[in-house]
Amino acid sequence: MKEKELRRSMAVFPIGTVMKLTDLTARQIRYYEAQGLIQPQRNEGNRRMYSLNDIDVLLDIKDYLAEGINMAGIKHIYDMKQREKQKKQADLKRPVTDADVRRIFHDELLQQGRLQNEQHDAAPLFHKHKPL
DNA sequence: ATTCTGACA
DNA sequence: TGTCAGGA
Repeated sequence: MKEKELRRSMAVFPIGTVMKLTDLTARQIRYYEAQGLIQPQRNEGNRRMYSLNDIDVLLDIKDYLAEGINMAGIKHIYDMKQREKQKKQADLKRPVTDADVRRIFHDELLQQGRLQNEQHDAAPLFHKHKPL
C-alpha cells in the first residue's frame, strides 16, 4: 500500500494536461497553488509538474467551488484536514470510538455551515451529509 | 508549441 | 478570474 501512494505522489503532468483533466484554467490552477492548496514540483525548466494527488485536490476544489464555498473556506477545510492527519498519526494506537466519528462529523457540518456565511449567503448545504 | 511571472485599459 | 506582455 506504500507503492501506490508513492506513484500518486509522482509529479509527472505538465499544467496543460492538468487543465484538460480538471477543466480548470492555468490561472486558477496557479492561484490555488499560491493559496497553498497544492504544491506541485518544478522541473529543470521551472515548469510546474503535478501528481495524481495534486489533481485529486484540484478536483475536490472544483466541487467545493460548485457548492458555493469560497477560497477562504476551502483553505480552512484543507487546514483542518491536515490537522486531522497529524492527529491520526498521534492517535494511531488508540482505536477510533463511535463517539469520535460522531464528533468529527458534527464538527464538519458545523464548519461547513460557517464557511457558507463567511463571505456568501448561499443556501445551506446540510443535505450533503448522510445522517450517521 | 507550451509555460512562466507580473500586471491591469 | 481573464488576458496580454515579454521571456525561457
